[in-house]
Amino acid sequence: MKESIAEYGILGVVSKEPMSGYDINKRVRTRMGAFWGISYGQIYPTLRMLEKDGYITKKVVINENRPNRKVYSITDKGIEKLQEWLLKPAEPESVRIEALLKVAFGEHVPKNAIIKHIEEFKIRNVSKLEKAILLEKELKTQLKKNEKYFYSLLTVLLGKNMHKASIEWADNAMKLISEQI
Amino acid sequence: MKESIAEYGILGVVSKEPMSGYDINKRVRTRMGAFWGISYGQIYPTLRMLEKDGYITKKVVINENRPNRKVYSITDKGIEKLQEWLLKPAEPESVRIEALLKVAFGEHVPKNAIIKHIEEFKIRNVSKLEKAILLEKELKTQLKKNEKYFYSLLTVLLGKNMHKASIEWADNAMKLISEQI
DNA sequence: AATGACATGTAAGAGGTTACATGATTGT
DNA sequence: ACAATCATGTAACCTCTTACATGTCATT
Repeated sequence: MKESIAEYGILGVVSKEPMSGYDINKRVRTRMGAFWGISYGQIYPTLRMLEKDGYITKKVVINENRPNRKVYSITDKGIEKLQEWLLKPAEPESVRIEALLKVAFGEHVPKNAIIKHIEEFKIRNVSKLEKAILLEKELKTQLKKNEKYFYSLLTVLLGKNMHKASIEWADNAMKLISEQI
Repeated sequence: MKESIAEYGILGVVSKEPMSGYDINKRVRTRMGAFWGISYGQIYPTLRMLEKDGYITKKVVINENRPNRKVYSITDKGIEKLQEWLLKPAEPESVRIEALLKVAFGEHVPKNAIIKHIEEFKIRNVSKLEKAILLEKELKTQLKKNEKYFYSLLTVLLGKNMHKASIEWADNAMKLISEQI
């Protein structure tokens, strides 16, 4: 592990508020799922490494009957590292939509099989859109007290746009397939 | 290598028309870039394996002064394998947009640094949208002769929707940032 | 003179996920 | 009774990318 996106993603999340590995996982899933993902298999080793290198510090919060929480906070050195990365150009985006790959080869199976993939794709996007709308409200409330979530709000807006675009496409695509003779 | 998406993606592409590894790379890049990607490091070994297992067959086309083209065609067994996969539910989509991760942590750097990321994100999407529109026309022309590209056309329409949504978001986001005090 | 298209291929490694281990507490 | 939440962590594995090797021909 040297320069993975995971490192900076974790650093950025911790820069907003001190958090445990468990919290980071949840935060990424609920707030950043539209453009990034991560798993425990990366979180815990990366936190250890970031701490070892002085980018974050650990504070143990004692828990009874369950593992102690290890709450990490970003250091000045960590902020600097994050800033350096933030100023570099971003890598190109990478998208993988298996459902679309199946649609692309749809001529080999009955129409209804492809419609089902599209319907399921739509359902996933409807659910993500609903979550994004709730999150938008939540962040707008938080924004009144603290400006720090302004940029998080912006990213939620992209999620909303993308999910809406996907849903509209799905409706249109299903219509086109059923009209096809 | 056992059940990777690459295997089925390659099988599907070859099912449309016989192709070489070089062609597959090009075809995926130009027609499927909005939802899937692949590299030579996967294409050539996967083709060899698919041939060994009888899902595709090879025909060598002699070339002078450059490596011979190895053109692969799908077999009946390959079609069956592809159909089986097409009938299974699709894996959830995975998206990685590094630019958005940088936007999310924008409070640590000057506004203009974030605007630059958004501008570049927009430029990439404008370029992809232009290509998608050209491709749409091309496929519509092909469709008149052969229905086989109907489903390819559908996937291009999703690309268009997504790129448009991204561009609209980018314009709005830049406006919101510059309005912010 | 340089770049990009044509055309194949491999080795090494980065980056990531999954499944497992452990176990109490809280909600349905 | 069952699932979800809380909370840490690791080992094995898999997938995929990158960089390299090799060389011609056509275009700018």
